[in-house]
Amino acid sequence: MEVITLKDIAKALNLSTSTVSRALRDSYEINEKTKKLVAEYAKKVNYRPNPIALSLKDNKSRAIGVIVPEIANNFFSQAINGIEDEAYSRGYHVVICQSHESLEREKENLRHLFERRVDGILISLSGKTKDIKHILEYSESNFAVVFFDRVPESSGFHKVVADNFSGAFAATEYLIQQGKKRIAHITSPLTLSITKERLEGYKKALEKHGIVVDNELIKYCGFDPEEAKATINDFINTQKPDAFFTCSDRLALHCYEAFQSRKDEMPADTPFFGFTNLNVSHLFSPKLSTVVQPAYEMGARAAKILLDQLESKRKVKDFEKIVLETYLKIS
Amino acid sequence: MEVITLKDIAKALNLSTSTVSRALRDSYEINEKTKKLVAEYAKKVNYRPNPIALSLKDNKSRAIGVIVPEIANNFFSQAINGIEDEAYSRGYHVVICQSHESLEREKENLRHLFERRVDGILISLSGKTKDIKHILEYSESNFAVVFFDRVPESSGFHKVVADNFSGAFAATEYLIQQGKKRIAHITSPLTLSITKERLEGYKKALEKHGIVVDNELIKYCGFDPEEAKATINDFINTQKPDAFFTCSDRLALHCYEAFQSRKDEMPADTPFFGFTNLNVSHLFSPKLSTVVQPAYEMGARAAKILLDQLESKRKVKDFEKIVLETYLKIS
DNA sequence: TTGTACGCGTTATCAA
DNA sequence: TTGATAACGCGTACAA
Repeated sequence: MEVITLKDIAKALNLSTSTVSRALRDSYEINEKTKKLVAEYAKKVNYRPNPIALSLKDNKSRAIGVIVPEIANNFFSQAINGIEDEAYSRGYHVVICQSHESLEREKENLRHLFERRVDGILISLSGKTKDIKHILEYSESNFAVVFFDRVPESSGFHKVVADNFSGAFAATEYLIQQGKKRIAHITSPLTLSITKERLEGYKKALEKHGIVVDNELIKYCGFDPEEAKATINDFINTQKPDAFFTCSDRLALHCYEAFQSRKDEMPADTPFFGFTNLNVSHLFSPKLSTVVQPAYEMGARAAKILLDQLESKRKVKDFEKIVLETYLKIS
Repeated sequence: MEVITLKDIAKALNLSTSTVSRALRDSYEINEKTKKLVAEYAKKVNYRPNPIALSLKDNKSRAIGVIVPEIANNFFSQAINGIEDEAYSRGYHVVICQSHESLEREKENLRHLFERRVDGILISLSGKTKDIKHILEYSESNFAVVFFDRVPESSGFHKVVADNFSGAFAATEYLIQQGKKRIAHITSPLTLSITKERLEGYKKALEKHGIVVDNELIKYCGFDPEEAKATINDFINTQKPDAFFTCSDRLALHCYEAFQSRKDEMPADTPFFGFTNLNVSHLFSPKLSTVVQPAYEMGARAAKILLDQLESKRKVKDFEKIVLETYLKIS
């Protein structure tokens, strides 16, 4: 596979590179015959412009960066599918980085992508990220940033999220309708947007049905498996809830495992709910029901917003917040 | 976050860009005092060379491409983790593409990555790929390619694979030791290297234990859920095997679901084995045991080989084939 | 020890 | 209608 440049074509056809360049871009100032000649020859030798040269010239890379906590996770890999479909169909590359829930890694990723001159980034914040100073540094100098899933509170950004409130509300209400009254709520660190919204949904559902919120039934938990296990064990030992609602994708499995290993100490029909895109939850025993997020669509929408912004002439002034519906998957 | 170029530094310090360039690269021909001056100023303004300019100059991008059938799959996402860790630690970017088991998409991905001037690629072939003509086009013109997992038969390439033979052998032998004699073998298309190797392991285990291979118990199956379902149903309706061994990661779940939905028609202890890196298999009911591949290590090793090759002066003549051990995860 | 000039591949500007 | 030249940012051969 030979690499052909404009110069090669020019030499072969006895033209100047600028003529060839213009002919290929169908410029009005070029003779039709010349255009045809150039087009045919270019096709024959399979000419493709060197994207790196274009990047240098335009100071654009036609690549976007994605920063997520983890790839090996259904929610994020589905979201990435959405991002890639949108990006590739519009001629953009996607460079994926993982923060592994670490603020340091998130900073490194940002710097890395910025230096590589990606045109903009899509990011879902790490569990350790408490503010977005490190992101503002970049976004302020005209570097496009779109948040999805785990977004900051600050305004002044495009955001794409699931309707976490409604999802948590629906799951909680479902459990209440099953006759449950002491529903444990295990959730991610309060720094995350999703944590607050889901907790709110849980509380509002209880209130609607006249159940007093018991703060002993709400526990925040990091992403460490041991911590998840300890949390569940503690619940089973002391509060003895009649249902579990794990409000974090990353947490759900560890909690579920701890729950499963002690299921004999609980009534057989104790329901367990997660907030996860795990696509095999219906194969579990005991059953695992989940709130499912439209991960693919979230990714695709976020990418679309970013690319629209990159390709629009004027600087965006009004920022969108897209909220997509979740649905319950009852097992 | 300002973008600083050599020229900016040169102007600020009243030097030429070449002096600045050499000072930063610690050239012997530059005065120590100048070096220090430049280094300090560069650090202060946070100078970083523009990788795109370097790419254009060196005709290298310090990026590698990865083509896999699907990201949203534990095996591949774990392999990608290995690839990324190796690549990032050596200052390379990773661009990920999915073939979605389509030859056409695989070709597009190749062209895309090649045009983007990635320095080389890591690829696990799609299920539809029957030969590697489309890859030879590139590899012949000095474009580095390393295969992993699903590799071609052709010699002349670096390859990193799991010991598929031994994995399948061990799983089959385990089932035999459980007293099973009619073990169904459901596997991927014969075009894939992994298919043949795993089938061979299965057969050899049967032979070792004096069980005649019954070809009626071996079925090839595409990656379509319906096809998987039909295959399992057919087995249950006619051959009534006393154990199932699904030899494909992509297939295992669909087969398992079909199996589960008809488990009441089978003896309660009918074992089901997969060849998958699904990390929640132990939570399933009925039980799902698996042959697990060292996915992370496969990715990391493949990336290491590719990068070593890219950074080595001489052209590689003897190609390595790395074979990594699998292990059984009995549930 | 430092500076000037060039080239990587492309496009835009200016000249012919 | 076409061509020559400069510029994007960098490193290096050559000149001073």
